[in-house]
Amino acid sequence: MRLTTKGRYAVTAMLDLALHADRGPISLADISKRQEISLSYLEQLFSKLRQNALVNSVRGPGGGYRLSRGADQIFVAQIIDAVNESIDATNCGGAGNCQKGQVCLTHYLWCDLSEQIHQFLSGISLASLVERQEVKSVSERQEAQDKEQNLHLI
Amino acid sequence: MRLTTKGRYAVTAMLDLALHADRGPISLADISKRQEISLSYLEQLFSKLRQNALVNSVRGPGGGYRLSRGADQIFVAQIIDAVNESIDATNCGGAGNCQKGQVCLTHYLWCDLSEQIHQFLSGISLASLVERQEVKSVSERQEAQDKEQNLHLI
DNA sequence: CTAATAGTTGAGTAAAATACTCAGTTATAT
DNA sequence: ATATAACTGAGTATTTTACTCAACTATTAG
Repeated sequence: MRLTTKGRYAVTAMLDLALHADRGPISLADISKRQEISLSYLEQLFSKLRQNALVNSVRGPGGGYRLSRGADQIFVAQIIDAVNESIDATNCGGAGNCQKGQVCLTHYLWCDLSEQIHQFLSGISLASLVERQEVKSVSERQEAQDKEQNLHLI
Repeated sequence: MRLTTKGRYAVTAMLDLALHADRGPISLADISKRQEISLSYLEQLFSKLRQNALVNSVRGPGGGYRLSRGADQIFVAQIIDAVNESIDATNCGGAGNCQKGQVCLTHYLWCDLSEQIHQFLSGISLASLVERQEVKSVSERQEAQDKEQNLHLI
């Protein structure tokens, strides 16, 4: 099953973008600090997110990334599909050649499951996550920690 | 996400048991041949399946494994839970200490997803899989191949 | 009784996937 | 000019997974 830290990081980073959409382009360095994801790793992920037209980039000082469209038009499934190959619970990658070129005993079960997961995550937009109370409070906590760190630097 | 070949093999092997329940105890060697799963690996898996009271074992010649109860009383989720630690889409394993001891931004999303998957697989019994036409036809194909191989041995 | 069968256990290993780093390049604002 | 920050590709360390091996125990058939 293709749902790993990579996909989770990507969704987290995209949600961070959605939460700070009003601040103009957000740099990966900022996301890296807030979400504790390695900058280099984020660069890799955003390369794919950009290829899949989920974000736009702005280069140079003050630059960063923006969502390519409204947070209500971006869905979790799209993000995971962008960084992983796909959400797929089968062993054969959906090809159906699991046993000597033919389908194995449980092939259709895993197909059904993949479909189920995909539908679930296709129904969840970034906007709907932003609205959630738990997300709001975690985000506020992160903002507070962010300011605190900045004070120490002065 | 904890859904790998291990869990898939376990479900496949259990389904094999369910399909051949009328033949008395089924040896791992038989399952190994039919489902093309390494015997040593099956031994590992069945150790856990036995610990979780999903199968009973019969030692000695003519021995093997049997489902511990009716195929309508064993569900896919139970099998996967038995061999993997659990079906869990979070990074923290559900602990909620994903970011500096507190929950990360997307923690609840992954919790919801885990719940979703678990419910789906909890609703699918081995009996319901046995009834499926696709499973029947794959099983018949396997039986045919089995007989063919035995002929060659004589 | 003894030989063969088949489950039981634990330790160990090879391969693959994952997560992550590094070193550079390019574009742009100030 | 210079600093910033996106972009790219190659490379590596770690972890997980899948699998093997070797020994042991219980049971049954002959």
